[in-house]
Amino acid sequence: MEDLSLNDQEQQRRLKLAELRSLGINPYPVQFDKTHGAQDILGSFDDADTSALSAVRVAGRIVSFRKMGKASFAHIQDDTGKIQLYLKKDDLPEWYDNLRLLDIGDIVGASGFAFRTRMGEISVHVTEFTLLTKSITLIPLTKEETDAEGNVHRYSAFADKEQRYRKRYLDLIANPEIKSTFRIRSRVITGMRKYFDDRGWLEVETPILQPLYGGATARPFITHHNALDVDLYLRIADELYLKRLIVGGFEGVYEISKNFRNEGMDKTHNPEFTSMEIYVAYKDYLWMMDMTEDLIRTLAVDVQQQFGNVSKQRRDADEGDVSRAAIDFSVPFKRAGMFDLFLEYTGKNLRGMSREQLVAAAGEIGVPIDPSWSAMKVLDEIFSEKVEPNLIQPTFVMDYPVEMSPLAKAHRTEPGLVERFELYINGKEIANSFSELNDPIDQRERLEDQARIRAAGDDEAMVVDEDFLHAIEVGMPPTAGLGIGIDRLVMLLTQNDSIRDVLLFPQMRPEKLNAEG
RNA sequence: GCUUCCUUAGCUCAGUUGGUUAGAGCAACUGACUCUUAAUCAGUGGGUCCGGGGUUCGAAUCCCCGAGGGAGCACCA
Repeated sequence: MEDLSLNDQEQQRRLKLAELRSLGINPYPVQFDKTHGAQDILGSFDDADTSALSAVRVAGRIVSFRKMGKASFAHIQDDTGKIQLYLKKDDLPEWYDNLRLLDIGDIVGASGFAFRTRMGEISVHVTEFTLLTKSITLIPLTKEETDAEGNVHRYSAFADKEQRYRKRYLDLIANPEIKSTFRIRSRVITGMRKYFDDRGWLEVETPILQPLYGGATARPFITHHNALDVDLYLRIADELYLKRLIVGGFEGVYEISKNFRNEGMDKTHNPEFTSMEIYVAYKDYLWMMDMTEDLIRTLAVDVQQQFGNVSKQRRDADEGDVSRAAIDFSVPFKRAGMFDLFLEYTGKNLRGMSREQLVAAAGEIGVPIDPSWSAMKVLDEIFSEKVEPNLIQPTFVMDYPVEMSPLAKAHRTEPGLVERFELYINGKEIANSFSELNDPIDQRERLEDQARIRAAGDDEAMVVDEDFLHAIEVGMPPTAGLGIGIDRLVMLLTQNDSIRDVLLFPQMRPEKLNAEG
């Protein structure tokens, strides 16, 4: 009967499960009517008048249990928090002796009345008790202590990052404060959707499986469609499809889209990630800059109001990692030309410099350069090294070289530049926008340039999409486009340093069991 | 992809120059306890020391190969 692959505690729980069944107790009943969440009771309990909470029904997972002979205390955890149950033998004549068959991790329901214990904790005095789900494996729940300021100190907390990412359900149980990150994530996406919908722009869905990929410079994932016997690409961006819709006559479309890029993984890159792209006809990038500023401010203020000081809620933050800048969303965002920022932070005017001049300039300001790099790569490197780290408060970087932006419209007054901005906050890019290129001849030349770069060996350069070019030939009205990296925005608003902490299920290398050499 | 560090009980961790039977707290089990809260007290069980190979009288410990993870770098919006 005993399975030797189970440890003693797992065997113990299976024995308890069998005993519960033999006692006629269903360990997996079908439902339970809750009337209150833990927080509902804690938040509304009134010592002067307990009548409002004289009949409550709560349910949740047992996270601690203290048996003291003929009375016991347990904490249960639900989606709103934890609340203590007080179980007395006199009040639970049928159930009390069976409490020995329960374990930490089991899900239970209880009804009773709220009261304050002698030690001062608001609790539920249980008069009826139900097992809702027996847990037959171990959960890394540990003891914790709440100090006078309300900070929770968890002993031997479930801290193994690998296991927390791989088994997020355990992480959510053992470290429930991370739930706030995902609540904020949801709130941000919902808020963004509402912002756009309120302005009459249409949410659309475009193909994830694409015969050609485009809209960004990146390596794609390739998959295969059996019935058609063709390879398809997982989208790297949805830009080219959304522009087709503007051509088709929609005047404002947006998509919150999962994109896939077959590249390295690190603190800020996951193979699949979420971005939002929006295109609005008859507008330019200056209009889009105003809209972006208002949108980001709206979202940030909303998160602040709903969740308060986020960093304080996150108790899993590394203690040493404290140098977080306070971002002020209330003041107007700084706006500066890319080359003005170069001048500001390097003292050099890099505008119009040749590759050789840029390499020389990089040497003078101490930015290491690989001699094989293109002029744009050198420029990009100087920007990353010398400018980006300074862009802590929200800053719009405007007007990029045309070579860096094959889908952006030539600048109305500045030759060699395009009408493009990127929003940087806390040293990281949050948004990217341009006056969209709608000159079909110019667009074709830019994509053909990309194709030449690609033929020269850069497999991240764009491919020519003839159908997209045809759409632009049909005629796309003047249009402003914007892309926002949702994951990075959420990282910013939740003060997480790793993209893995804002993804419920970050990509992990598959575990190999019993690997043989 | 490169560098570096880590992997010991369900969880968090000790483990001496390489030395007997690998330890602790929590969790589990048995018992006591009808307002406890890291409950307390007494007792008990629990290990593929990440996997494989090697050195050695002897390996958790030293060496090699492999796996996974963290951090950094490179690549990259």
